[in-house]
Amino acid sequence: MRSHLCGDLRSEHIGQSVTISGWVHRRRDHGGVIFLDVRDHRGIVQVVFDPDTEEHFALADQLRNEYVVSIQGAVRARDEAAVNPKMSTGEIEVLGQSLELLNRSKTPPFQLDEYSEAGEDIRLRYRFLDLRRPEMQEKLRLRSEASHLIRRFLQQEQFVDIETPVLTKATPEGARDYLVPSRVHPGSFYALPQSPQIFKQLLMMSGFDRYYQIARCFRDEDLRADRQPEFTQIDIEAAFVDEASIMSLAERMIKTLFKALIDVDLGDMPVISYQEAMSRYGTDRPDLRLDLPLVDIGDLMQDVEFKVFSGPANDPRGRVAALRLPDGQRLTRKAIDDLTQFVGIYGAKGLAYIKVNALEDGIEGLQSPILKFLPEAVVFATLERLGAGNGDIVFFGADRADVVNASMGALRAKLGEDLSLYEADWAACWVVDFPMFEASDEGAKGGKAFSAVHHPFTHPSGTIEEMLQNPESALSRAYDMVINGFEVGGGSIRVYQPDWQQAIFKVLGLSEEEATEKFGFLLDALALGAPPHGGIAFGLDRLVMLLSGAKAIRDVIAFPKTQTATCLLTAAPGEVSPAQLKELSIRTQKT
RNA sequence: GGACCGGUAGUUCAGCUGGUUAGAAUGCCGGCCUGUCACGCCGGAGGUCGCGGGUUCGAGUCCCGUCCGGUCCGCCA
Repeated sequence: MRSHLCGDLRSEHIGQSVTISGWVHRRRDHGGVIFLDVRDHRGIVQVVFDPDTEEHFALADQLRNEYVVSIQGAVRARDEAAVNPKMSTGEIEVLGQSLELLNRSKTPPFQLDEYSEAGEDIRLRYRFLDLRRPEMQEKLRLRSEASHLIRRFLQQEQFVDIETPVLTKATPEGARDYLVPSRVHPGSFYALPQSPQIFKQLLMMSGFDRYYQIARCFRDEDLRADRQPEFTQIDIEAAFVDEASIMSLAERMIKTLFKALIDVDLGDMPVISYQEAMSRYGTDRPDLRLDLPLVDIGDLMQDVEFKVFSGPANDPRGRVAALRLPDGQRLTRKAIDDLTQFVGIYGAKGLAYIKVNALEDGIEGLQSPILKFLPEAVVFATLERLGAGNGDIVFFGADRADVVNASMGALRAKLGEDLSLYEADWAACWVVDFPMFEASDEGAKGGKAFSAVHHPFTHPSGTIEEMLQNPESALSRAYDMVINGFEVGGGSIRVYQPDWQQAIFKVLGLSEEEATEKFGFLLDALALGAPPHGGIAFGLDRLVMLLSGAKAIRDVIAFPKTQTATCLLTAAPGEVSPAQLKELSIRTQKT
């Protein structure tokens, strides 16, 4: 059916008779001569039909975009003036000698050329057409390359690819599960895995020593541009390891990937503590392409009369932080208003600022709605700490620490993006020393309730006694890899002793009975010779999104869901027949 | 659960403080054209203005509700 691929034809083929197959990308009919751009997955080549081939010329005249054709012809050089330097095949063309129409096409619902921009909904509705576009082909091919490289890398490192179940048991904590009703056990449900977490730990206990899997995971939570309800995880676990071994392996793997696929050298990844990340960047996934650190000024504000600042400054749960934007004078009043509204999304009640016009003029050289509330000495001490100079603007956040972190962290990221303040194209780092627990909003039985920040199988630092006495200050042996502000991977050293695991369940408020009921098999396994182990998981979709420069994770998934978790192509989820429901012992509630 | 942006021709969009027959580009259809490459020229067809209700003499435009797409907050161990 074909001897060559369209996009592969070059000058070296001149004089050869070739047969190509593909789609009519575009037709240019000049009356006496017809040009066809024929596209296959390798690229586009120009085919010329002239009236010498009467029958085939007539057929070429009837072709339309996206018709599927097979063409036999002779490769020939183009005249110098007719060479198209924009095409990889632009030095040659195929003189069409016979043309076979393999299939017609209705007029496509949107144009497939690189110039038209169809809306996202129609692209998803006709995803199979959207995926014909070279741009989309490139992204999915890059994804395939990434998977392949990862597999090769891990196989070389003696990791064993093992599949874990997709029909599994619901987990009590964490994200909402997707449930699958059991036909043979009326009223019982499988859950789709949020991650293969427990299975990969069990495989360590089985002595596989090094496991990996490129695993589909499911979470029934609301979507984002970088979050889909089903996603793919590069899941890795190894026995007899510590943090350093896993982190170094993961770092080598990711660096290999970036070097091989987009020729980027990620360099050594700095290791930042959670504390430092929150303090300097207001987030546990800092974008280190930017400087713009948050600077604590609570100590300077403790005694000022301005309650907006002195309140949080004297509250152990509060925070007063400032951010200096160099050359921030260029921000208009409107821009600052917009930023104020922006930080409001994160709960900030306002956005105070000081414009530094002329430091040499003292207080007169400053411009700010809050100057009248602050002693001059405090103002200048603040500006000095921030290193503020003429032309800068300083933004302030004062509130509960979590509000300041969220709003000022987001402000920092937004200023960086909007004003293109990046100092590098790529910045990767590790974040470590996460808290083991966080207080839940409501205590279950009156007392304080905790949930695991990472997951309940993460090994805490320190001793069991220290953890039980003071769960709030317990740290975990977890680590996240962050690239350009995206959490691309995270993992930890796991608990491998039953007493540790039971102690953690205790902090989480699980009774022994509950723990046995839900995780008895894990506790059994821990008690039957579990080796020390740990691992990490990377979001493949996010990695490919970064590697390909895509703005949304949808662009690197062949058939993604919309924000309401529907598939516009298949119209999933859909209703099922009463017979099916009855078989599954499911009644629907009519409201 | 919440905030915001969008929904007008096949597609991408314009449509002002409500006012004649709702426009543009592109695509589509027909005609012309032997060197184009997002070919060109001439002509033509193409609209439940997302849906429902309301205000008004009159609604694409204003109001209420609702659905869909997107961005975000919450959520995502």
